Amino acid sequence: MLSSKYNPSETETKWYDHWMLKGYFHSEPDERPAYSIVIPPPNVTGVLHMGHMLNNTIQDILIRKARMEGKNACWVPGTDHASIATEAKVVRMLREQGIKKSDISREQFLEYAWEWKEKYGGIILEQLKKLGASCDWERTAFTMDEVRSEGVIRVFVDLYKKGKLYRGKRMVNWDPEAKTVLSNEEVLYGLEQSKLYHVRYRIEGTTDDYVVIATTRPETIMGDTAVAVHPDDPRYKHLEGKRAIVPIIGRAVPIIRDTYVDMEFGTGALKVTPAHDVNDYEIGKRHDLPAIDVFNEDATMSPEATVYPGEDRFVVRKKFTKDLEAAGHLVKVEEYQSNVGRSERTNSVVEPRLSLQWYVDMKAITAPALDSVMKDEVEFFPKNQKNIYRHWMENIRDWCISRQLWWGHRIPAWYYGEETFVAHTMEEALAMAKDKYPHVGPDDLRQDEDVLDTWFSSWLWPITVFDGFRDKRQLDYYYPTSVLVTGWDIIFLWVARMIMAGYEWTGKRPFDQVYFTGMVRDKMRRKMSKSLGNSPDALKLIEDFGADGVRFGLMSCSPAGGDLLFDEKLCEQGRNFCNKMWNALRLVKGWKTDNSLTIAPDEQLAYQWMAEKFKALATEVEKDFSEYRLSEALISIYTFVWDDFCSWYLEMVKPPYEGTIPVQTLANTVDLFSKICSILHPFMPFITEEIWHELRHREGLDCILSQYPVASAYDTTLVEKVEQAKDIITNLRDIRNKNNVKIKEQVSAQMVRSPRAEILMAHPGWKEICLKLAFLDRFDMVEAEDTAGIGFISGTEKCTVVLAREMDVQSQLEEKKKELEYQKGFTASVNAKLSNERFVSGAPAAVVDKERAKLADGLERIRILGEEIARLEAMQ
RNA sequence: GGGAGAUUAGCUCAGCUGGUUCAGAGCACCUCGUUUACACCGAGGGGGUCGGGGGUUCGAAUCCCUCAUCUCCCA
Repeated sequence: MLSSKYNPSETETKWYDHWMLKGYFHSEPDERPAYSIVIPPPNVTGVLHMGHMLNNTIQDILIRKARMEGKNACWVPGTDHASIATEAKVVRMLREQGIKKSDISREQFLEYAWEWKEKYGGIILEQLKKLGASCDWERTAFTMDEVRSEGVIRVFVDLYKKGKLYRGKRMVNWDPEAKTVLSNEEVLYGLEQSKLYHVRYRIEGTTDDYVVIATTRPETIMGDTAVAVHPDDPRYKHLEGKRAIVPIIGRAVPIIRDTYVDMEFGTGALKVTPAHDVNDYEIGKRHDLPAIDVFNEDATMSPEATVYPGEDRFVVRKKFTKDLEAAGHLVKVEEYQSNVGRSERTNSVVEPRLSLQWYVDMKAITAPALDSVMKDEVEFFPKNQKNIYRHWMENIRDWCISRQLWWGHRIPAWYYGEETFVAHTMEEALAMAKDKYPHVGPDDLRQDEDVLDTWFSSWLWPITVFDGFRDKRQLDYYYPTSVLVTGWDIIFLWVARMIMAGYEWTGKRPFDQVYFTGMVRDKMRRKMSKSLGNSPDALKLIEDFGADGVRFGLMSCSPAGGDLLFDEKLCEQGRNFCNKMWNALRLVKGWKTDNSLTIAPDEQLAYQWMAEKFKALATEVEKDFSEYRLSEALISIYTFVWDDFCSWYLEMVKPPYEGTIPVQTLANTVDLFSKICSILHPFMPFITEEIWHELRHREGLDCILSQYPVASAYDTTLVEKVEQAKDIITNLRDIRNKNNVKIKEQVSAQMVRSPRAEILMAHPGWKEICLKLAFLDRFDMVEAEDTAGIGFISGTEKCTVVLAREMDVQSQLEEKKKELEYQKGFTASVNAKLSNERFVSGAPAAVVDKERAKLADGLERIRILGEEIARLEAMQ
């Protein structure tokens, strides 16, 4: 005996284990067409959050559907090594053990890091299993494992040899706490309260002429190498060619003119510090100014600053301001809101810094990647991401790929004096060096201390997960992958770069299509984040609502690219849906068959109707899938199951209490229910597998491998007949409701003869369906309406219900008059169209015909209503 | 400052190439209901001049212009 509530937890483990045991998720190349997806590798430090759940549910849906369609489905899982995040975690862990990073060697540190990775790195993948993810776990990859690392090194060397990689001194985002460069994406900007200091610089050769500049960063004054004004600014015309004295420091710097200066801002005069501001750096280049770096790598003052060496920048800001004030240089201090960039990882204020880093020359590799997306060779869903992509690609800047960290792929560059040797191995580098300098030995070469940006390994992911650089066999079969599913927030960071890498090293796109998911936000539209604490515990959700329930919740409202406002209510709906199907199963399983019974006409009609409607459903679902409208597909299935199958079909064929059912009817029902399991399986894999097996013994055939229902033509005429029966039944139920007629109290109804009425009544089983679901004792075709009944119109058919009681003639009359008004208005508007010569001649024939039919129906309804009103008025 | 998108029922959103399957779905709401699968339920119902204004058209939620408000991306 099944419990009246569906219990997901047992079912989920049972079937996941079963699927694993059967090896359904594993794929090897064969003669079938491949359908492959590579997972966007989550950080090894990651734990499952809502974004992962959404993203991976979508991938699982696509891969399961492909598997059911007979394709060789391969979903490759894995993680990336998350350089900064992991290093930060390990450093913190060591600190808690009383170990300082600076006290141990690189090798020792890496040992700790690997240990940490082995221990915690797999957590997120285990969590994905709970969600039902059908990844090929035998292929689990890691960006720092042997195969992936080799690819990274190979690519670095290759790019260097092609001249698409260089080392240069540039302005970068520097995290002084992590002491590493950050990518633009790792810097989070926000408005912060700060101060604008007005400082006066004396003009050289005068004693009392000053120029006043405004700055938010007085601690960089020591690095000033110019003062800039706008060339058109009349206030500063007299300063042309003069020099200003940097206060306290005493250095004389030129007063230059540059259109970058905003005359409206501050005093219209700008101090220029080329070493510590991106814009100043550009100005410096234009005017050939020296750059004086006044900070150390931890943002304490450097010896070049000449004052406060070794003291922190923010401490110095205060101290130096006091000094300026004491020396009479501080004119005033204003409150000011400025846009401050902070490190995503350490939250420390990012310091623009001149530093020597490795860069990829992006312009050298973007062309095919841009082109392919514009031509839909790589197709984006939703389409509007194309514009964003193009804009970025056309304004691309070189990619800084070095990071001052230990955890990651160490840059394969060896230095000997001023010479650089880039090679796959130390030995190779040494050989290259010896070619030039025969006396060079292994100890003379110094390998670059830095590692590569994590994205420099993940941009190769679609190639390296198939070991594509060493062995083409897997690659040839699975690559290009079918689709990439990811959030739009990493379109530049990852998607664009993968496309570039794809063309650069395979000459092909890495994937046919990209499906961009939205961001999961909370009810208040805030992005879910750890710091806000607004992200629900993913595993707790699965515990509470079941994996299927959560998957339903996430999918039921996530249009492609649109943000998803998450609410637990959605998961609740998913759980309720599971329960609904579970109880439908209980009903069907409780039916006793009787071999002596043959299927009744109404049961036969009900089945045909469902079977036809299912074809319509499959057609719609297929269309939705082709446009990645997964949410729409799921809702269509949901409506079909709940409304059509449970509320109508099962009620149509359900035997009376203690009654029996023909074998064929049960078989038909099991057949429909099985098809439902198949079509729903990709979305809700666990419960469908469970019901699939509860319905009938399967001889080892599992739902996960059942054939996915395909689109086909369906009989609309038959469907419409039953839909009209439903309409009549609904009308009858409404009349019962309004007149307080108990469900058990049987009533009789009539339908006035018409060609359509004859067709309906003549269809075997049609009338019986009405009788059964509307609790009628009679439903006859009559020549004229019954004068004592309550009338209603279904389509153009006129029906009456005969009630053995008083009825409210007045309200009936009002209702009909209202309806008549509506119909008159309706026909009038249709008439207006049809009598318009330009419409009749201009609009397509099909549209005109449709209007004519609408008019005929409307007029028929008006005629019936007129009769009805006359009848009711006579009764008053 | 440059670009992209949005504004439809109380809430979250569908509505593809203009024409009653165009005003829809799910939650929420109201009424009724112990009809033995399910109250994580059943039956029925109310609710929007599709942000404002203008235009194109025989016809606009749908196309164009404009204004307002909001969001995001890039600087």
